[in-house]
Amino acid sequence: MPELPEVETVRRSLLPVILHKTIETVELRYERILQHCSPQVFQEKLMGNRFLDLVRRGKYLIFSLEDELELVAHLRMTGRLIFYSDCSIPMAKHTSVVFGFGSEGALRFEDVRKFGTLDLVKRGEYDQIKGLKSLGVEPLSPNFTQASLQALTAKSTAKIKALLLDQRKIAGLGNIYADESLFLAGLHPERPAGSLSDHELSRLHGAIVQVLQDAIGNQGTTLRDYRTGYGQEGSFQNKLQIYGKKGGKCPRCGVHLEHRKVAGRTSHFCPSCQRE
DNA sequence: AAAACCGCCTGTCGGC
DNA sequence: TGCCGACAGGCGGTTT
Repeated sequence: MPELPEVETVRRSLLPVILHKTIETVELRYERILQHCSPQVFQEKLMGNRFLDLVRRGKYLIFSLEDELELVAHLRMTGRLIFYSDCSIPMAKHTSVVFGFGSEGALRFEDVRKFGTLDLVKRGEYDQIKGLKSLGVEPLSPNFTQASLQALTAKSTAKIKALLLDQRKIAGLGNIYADESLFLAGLHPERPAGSLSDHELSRLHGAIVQVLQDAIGNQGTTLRDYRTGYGQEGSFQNKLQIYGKKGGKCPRCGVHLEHRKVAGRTSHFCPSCQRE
């Protein structure tokens, strides 16, 4: 579910309400959410600990704790991290973990499909978290430029959609924002990455930045499961141009949209505005 | 290097 | 109405 804009929205919404709060209780309701840590160690090290900061890398959320520990979360498809100021609110059916702050509320990890993950590591020690360790450039950082995109695509024979989804290249794009970026840039998802001209790379770079910023400004895209850290829906689903518009018409030229599997994912595009 | 599978889970939707 | 397969914001591992 959540891609960069959703994860960033969760980060911004959670940070002010969890900062400096002390974890008094850890209720582990789905043990397999832990990747490289035993339930015993997880509970022992977190109880009595405090949240000192919350940062994002790609689609990962990293909570800084005391004792130089970090809690690394990934929401995968249907994970939610929601702060409840009122602990008497009934538990959602698929609640994996509850971090209780006594009378100060609780942070709950809810996840219908249970693909979401948690890791507890020493600060910066990500050797076991391969996806985090090998993340590519942050697309909203100054490091992401037309030149850096050129360096990633040059000599690549991969389809551009597959490259955009590769977290080792660019961190944070998923199926929605890859399709939206390619539409905005007027590029077919199956174009070989290395075939893009300077002008096309410029358009793609601008499109990625614009789409991600616009989506963050709208608190992300709620198709079904995604919620902010306050449990609210985003609104960017109302601004999607192409994703999920099967059977619809191109908002730019009016022709019927097409969709096909690219890199194993359903991809939406306009056959007129995005030529092969 | 790249692409195609499978598995992990649960819920929803469309077709028959 | 009911059943059954396809599919869904992701990603790691294995095979081709």
